[in-house]
Amino acid sequence: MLPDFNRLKVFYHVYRLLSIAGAAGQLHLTPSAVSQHIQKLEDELKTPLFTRLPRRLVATPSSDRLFAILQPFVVGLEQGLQEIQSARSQPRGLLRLGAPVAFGETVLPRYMALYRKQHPEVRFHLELGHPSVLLPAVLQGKLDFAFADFFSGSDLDTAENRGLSSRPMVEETLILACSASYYRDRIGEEDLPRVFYEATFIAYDPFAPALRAWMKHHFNISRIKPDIVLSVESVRTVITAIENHLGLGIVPAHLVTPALDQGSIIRIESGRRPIINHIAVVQLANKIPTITEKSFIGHVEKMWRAESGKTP
Amino acid sequence: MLPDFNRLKVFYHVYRLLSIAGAAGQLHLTPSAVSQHIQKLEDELKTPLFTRLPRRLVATPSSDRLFAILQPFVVGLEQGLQEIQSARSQPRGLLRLGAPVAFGETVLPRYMALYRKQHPEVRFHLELGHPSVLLPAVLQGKLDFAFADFFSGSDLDTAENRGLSSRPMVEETLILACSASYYRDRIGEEDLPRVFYEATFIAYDPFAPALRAWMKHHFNISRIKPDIVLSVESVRTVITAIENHLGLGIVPAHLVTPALDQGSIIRIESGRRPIINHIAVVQLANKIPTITEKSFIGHVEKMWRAESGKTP
DNA sequence: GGGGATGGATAAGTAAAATTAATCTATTTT
DNA sequence: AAAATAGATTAATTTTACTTATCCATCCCC
Repeated sequence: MLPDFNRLKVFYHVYRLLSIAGAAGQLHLTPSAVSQHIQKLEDELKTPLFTRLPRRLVATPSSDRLFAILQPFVVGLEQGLQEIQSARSQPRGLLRLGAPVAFGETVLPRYMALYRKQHPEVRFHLELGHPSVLLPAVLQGKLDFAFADFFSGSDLDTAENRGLSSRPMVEETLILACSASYYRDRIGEEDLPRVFYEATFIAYDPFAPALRAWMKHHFNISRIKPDIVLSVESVRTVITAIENHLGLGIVPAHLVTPALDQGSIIRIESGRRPIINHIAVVQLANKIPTITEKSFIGHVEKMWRAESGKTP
Repeated sequence: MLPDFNRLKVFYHVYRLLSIAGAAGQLHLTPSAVSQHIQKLEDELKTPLFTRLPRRLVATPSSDRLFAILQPFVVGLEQGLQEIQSARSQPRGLLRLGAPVAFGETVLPRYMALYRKQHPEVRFHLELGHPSVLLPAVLQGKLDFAFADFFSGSDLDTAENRGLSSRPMVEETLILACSASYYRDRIGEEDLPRVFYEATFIAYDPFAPALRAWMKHHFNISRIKPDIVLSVESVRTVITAIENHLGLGIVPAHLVTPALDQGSIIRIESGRRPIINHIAVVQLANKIPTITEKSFIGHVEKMWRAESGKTP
């Protein structure tokens, strides 16, 4: 069993000064209290720590051994506490965060690089994946927070995810798109809702909930059975598939902006407002965010607004 | 200023278990007390350490950092305390001792080697020198104890050496000796006290207190002015000088036993009992000796008795 | 040397712990 | 759904630890 730690603290000061009165001063205690502490520590360890000479203490071998253990700890502790303190006023340290694969692979590294120019003492650990794996990680304290989209049916209000809170952060416009050549060959001037019954699709899930939601929103079609020629849980793969003329797919607009601009990818539109995928920041509900977290989340928000301003 | 160490101890247990109640059990405290400790620690460090979820705690980054400091310390402390404990029941660790040069150069290393066969966990630091340097070292706790001879006028009861206690340990017979060839040329069958007025001497001090004491004891001569051809504070040098026929010198018998046996060095004798040099163990008067000290001192005593039994 | 000063230990009063008991919330059980 | 359980916290009393005061020894200085 571990001894009383405060007695070790008292011992540390007494050993350094070889003086009860001196240690008492440093500890803001009375010599009496310090004397009692040392006596009880000697009792507990059943070994004398100091030989009492007139007006002087001499350390014993046990004492030397004990101090050798305490010395590096105290040094490390003072340092560590200072770092913890400084992390309250300025961002620093390791930030552990999670993000959807596409978001984490593309925009986040760029934001991180920019952020580190202002705060070089911040390091990142980024975990890519689904909310279904990221949220439990947040819940267990393995991640400080996670970006997550709740589009594809993930829900915060399940039993397992109790205790989490989310805040909308960035909004990505979801568009239905295909390659220019696919558009020319299969869509063209055809009647818009009709063509979907003949077209091929790339989806994220065999049941294609995102695609169905898009159809319902834009054309109020709910009972369509889209011809899904590829389903894959990867935005990048869907984009590549679109580029290779496999068919129509739902993608975040900001990931294909250049291709849209140069016309190699075509966006299918209806008159209605586009579907927005909200990416939210998820963290523990009761958690007091650190300055590092607040600062980086703010940075991401600002960056995103600046960039989506350029590509509306 | 360092924080309350007991709160750190409490934190250590809470972090490991992520449970107030669990930590309370390990610490033999109530959950209430543990909860109060953590709250006050968070207050003192001005940083939250745990995020409270229903029936569960989640560590914060500050918490991780703090634990990373505590973890190696606690491991080292448990180990160290066990070693300190085991040093109470069996000899172990570093023994720092002092000894007169001759004694430390010749017999002590042999005794140490033998001792370590029984107690391989004991290591030694040996400081050679005069009581005038060894005793202050003992007084300052730099040596656990010292062997010292009080023959040459060193005294325990001076102001500086207050606080020390000595215990007679080994006795060495001091003899007056010269080389066989010197004996043949300069002593021979001459009248014993008379010859000293003509002879040459090797001494440890220009005033030769040892030599004078020997004369007084054996022949009751007190006002002789011996012809000192070499004075040197080194027993080995005196022996070498004797071997090289420089004259007569006082040496411990046990250091020249082989030479005496084979007749290359001759011992001058009177009818009286030989002068005995008491080598004493000096340590702090109030000090409780460790088992290692007691054990090694006992070993030296035993060895010495065994060896001096062979050479009476 | 004697009187003051210094440093540590001890004995009896006060402040700060820990405990007990009660409260609150969420979860599991029936 | 109500009851029971588990875990953390809050409010009260008890126990522990700290302080003040006193004592004892040594050291220092005139």
